[in-house]
Amino acid sequence: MTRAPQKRTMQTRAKLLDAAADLISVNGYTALRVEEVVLKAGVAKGTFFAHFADKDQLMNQLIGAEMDRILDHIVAGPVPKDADSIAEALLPLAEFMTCERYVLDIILRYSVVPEIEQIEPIARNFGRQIEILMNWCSTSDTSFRKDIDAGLLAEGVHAFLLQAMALKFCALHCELGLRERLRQYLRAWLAPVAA
Amino acid sequence: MTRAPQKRTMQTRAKLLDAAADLISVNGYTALRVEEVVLKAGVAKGTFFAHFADKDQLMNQLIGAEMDRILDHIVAGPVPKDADSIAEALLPLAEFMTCERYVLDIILRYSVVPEIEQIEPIARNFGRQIEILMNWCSTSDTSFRKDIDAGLLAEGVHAFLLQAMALKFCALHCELGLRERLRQYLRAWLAPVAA
DNA sequence: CATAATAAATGACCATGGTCAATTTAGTAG
DNA sequence: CTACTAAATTGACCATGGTCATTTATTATG
Repeated sequence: MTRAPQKRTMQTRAKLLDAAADLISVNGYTALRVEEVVLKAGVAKGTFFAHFADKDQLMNQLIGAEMDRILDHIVAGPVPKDADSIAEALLPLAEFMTCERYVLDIILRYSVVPEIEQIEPIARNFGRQIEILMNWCSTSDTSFRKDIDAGLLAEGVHAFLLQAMALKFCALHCELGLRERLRQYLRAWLAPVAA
Repeated sequence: MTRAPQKRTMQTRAKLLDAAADLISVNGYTALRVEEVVLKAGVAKGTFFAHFADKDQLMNQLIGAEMDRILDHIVAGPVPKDADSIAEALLPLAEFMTCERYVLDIILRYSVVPEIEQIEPIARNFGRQIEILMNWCSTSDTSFRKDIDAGLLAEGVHAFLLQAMALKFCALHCELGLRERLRQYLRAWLAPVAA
């Protein structure tokens, strides 16, 4: 017979998340150590792994939550009507996702869902991103290409977003900044002049 | 005064690379342990790290070398003239890069060059990929769009290649296989019907 | 050839993520 | 209230990547 989870569980989990968030706000994501987290939270190491499968899952929660906050802010704003506006709207999200190389690595690793059952925060956020992009791409008063459907259009925007972010860490071809590169990509993808 | 490297150096390095390649051919990349490699190569653990900054650098060498072999084979073939042919030509490379989740993670992490000085194998291979794609995109007898230059066209193909590969590990939206997805992307990118 | 100088190799040791049998705590039934 | 059961917690221990002072091999020089 299974029993309902105790409220102690959520408290401990919250203590761990809070401790981790505090430490990250000081030293960043890359420098976080599980040891520090449990010390600050006042629990044993084993407890950490009773709440999170591994360190990456904690990161998944924290990074995913931050991405959700940023995305909430983005959808609260006006719907962008052209390529440059979409680039501009996505910029805060892109900036966060590339705030540390380690953060982008985690995001890339957990943006896909290996198992149908449980969708983790980052993967869920990616799903939201695609949906929002689809909405933007399918509003009628845009001048976007009509030869492909909104789903494909959205996937393309996303592919270029990732490409632009990856190149932010590249010492080669770094003449362009993230914003300008993303604009260039999205113009070419969303409103081609055609052959 | 600096002295020329001894030939012993290259021998030891070769022993390590051979041992690693052997082990990988049996158990795959993910399962490789540094301990196993030095045991099989008959050297001490410290020696490994005198030759490779870390385990990832060994992977960078081995995976990069394999990618180079595949790319050599691709360029030895005929130049693809349309989107579907490009997708088809890239497929062997994409298959290898996604042979294990771990392999794709390593490739994504080391495909960008953080420091100008030393370009590692995977990053160099990515550079080659872009150049080859540029050549394909700028051959005159294709029906590709002419509104953007070959460099941007190549970067886009690459962005879509990465997107298609990432989705290979995704349990969601997995109706399409890698080949079909890549075709769809490249058709839309290289030959848009325009608004 | 002897000796000094530098390169290469060694392995005990460390850092950090992760495991699990044993223990404590909270909820439940009588 | 007591005994019982499942959930939650603990911390010693393990796995694996990585470090570095010390030792050994190689090469240059008088």
